[in-house]
Amino acid sequence: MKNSLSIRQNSILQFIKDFLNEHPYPPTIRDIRNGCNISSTSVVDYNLQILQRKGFIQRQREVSRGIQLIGKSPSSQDVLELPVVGYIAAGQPLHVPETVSENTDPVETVELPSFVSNGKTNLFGVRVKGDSMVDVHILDGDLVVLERTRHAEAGQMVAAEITSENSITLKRFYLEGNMVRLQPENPEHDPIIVPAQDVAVRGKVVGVMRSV
Amino acid sequence: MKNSLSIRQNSILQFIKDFLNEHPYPPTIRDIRNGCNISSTSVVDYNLQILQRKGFIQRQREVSRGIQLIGKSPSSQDVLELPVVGYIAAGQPLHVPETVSENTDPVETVELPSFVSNGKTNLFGVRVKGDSMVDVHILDGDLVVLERTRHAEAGQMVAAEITSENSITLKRFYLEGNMVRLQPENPEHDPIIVPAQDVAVRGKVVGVMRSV
DNA sequence: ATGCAATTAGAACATATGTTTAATTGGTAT
DNA sequence: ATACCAATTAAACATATGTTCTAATTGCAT
Repeated sequence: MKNSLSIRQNSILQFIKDFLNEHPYPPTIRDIRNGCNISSTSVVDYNLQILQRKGFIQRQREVSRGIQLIGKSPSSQDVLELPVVGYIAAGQPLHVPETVSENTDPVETVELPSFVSNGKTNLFGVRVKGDSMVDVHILDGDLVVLERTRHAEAGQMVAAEITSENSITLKRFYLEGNMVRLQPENPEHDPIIVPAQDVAVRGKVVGVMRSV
Repeated sequence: MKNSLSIRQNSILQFIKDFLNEHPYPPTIRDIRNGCNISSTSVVDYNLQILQRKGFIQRQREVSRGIQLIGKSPSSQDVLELPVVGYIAAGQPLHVPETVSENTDPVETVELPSFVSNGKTNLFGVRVKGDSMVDVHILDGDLVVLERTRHAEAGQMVAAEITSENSITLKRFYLEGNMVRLQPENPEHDPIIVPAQDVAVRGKVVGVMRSV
């Protein structure tokens, strides 16, 4: 009895979920009434109170559309909009904006799951072009999530710009004396060794997303 | 002049973004008025019209809180909550619920970017345990996104259950006569060939997400 | 059947919220 | 100055929407 919902409450809960999937705002009480074929708004209110008491939703008094589902990400709250700044491939230049200006023209963005962002906010994404990173299990078309940083620890996967060549690649980073070794994982490939002053770390890899 | 926004329009746009980060519903016109220190609702309306004309927002007439930002995910709308049903590894059983019951106890969920879900809704996720799938560039700890299906085309990457062994693996799927060949990508590994009646396709791979 | 609690119904009410109108200000070009 | 246009202000208006009240109905246990 405690955790079970009546048919009607289930129907209402499902309607709210569906509504949120189709609109950028929660439903009104009358939206629910119509959507669930309920005769009166008071019945909706009655069942919403029960749903709130049982912990399925949270309501805001006297606020229109003040309904939110709980137990899942509160709408856009947990989801970070990841700006995708361009493509990355060996030998290709990549522009990384220092800060994401707010009223800039639309760059592509994707919704970054919080389990990838891990609380970090200074992230950006690049799309991988070509197969030059298959040795680190990053494929053509993958979206690589990077944390904007200037410094990298030894062994971290970074987006490193080789300023003398005006190229940028994804490689593991090792600082050895005044030289930097950019190490691919595949032993068949040779590491790139360049003077430290010719290398600029643009970001370190935080995640990878692939759509097959 | 065309693409630039006035200070006030910028302020309004920023307020809407902030509001959406703090509430599960868009702001009202009066919310914006108070938040941006504007004297009249008509000024807000006036500037919202401009913002809409310039393509920064979309409004719904006569709908409370009928404001949505465009160029980014309309709050939770595009974000699919992906249920993560468990782990997958060679030889380990995996339970895949037929339908996701709505009022079930909390399974772990992650916000799935729409560029991975691609409009599909019948998706679920599994976490990869072990290194048995590195040959297909899927690593330990990766989250694999699967579309729930019983049938697979030749060459598709599927989660296949070998019922005779009570095991489940990720492999490429080939139906050859009345036998099924489960082919790893790495030529050093041997394919698994079993009678078709001993193989049950549980889902096909749609995406991969990795947090490094 | 009886009684009690849960649910439903219908309506009215209060307010939250989008819309519109008219007047005013400030700057700019003529 | 005059005319004009963008931006603002204040107020009123219309409607959308949450809230509440009372009665009727249903379901269920005694």
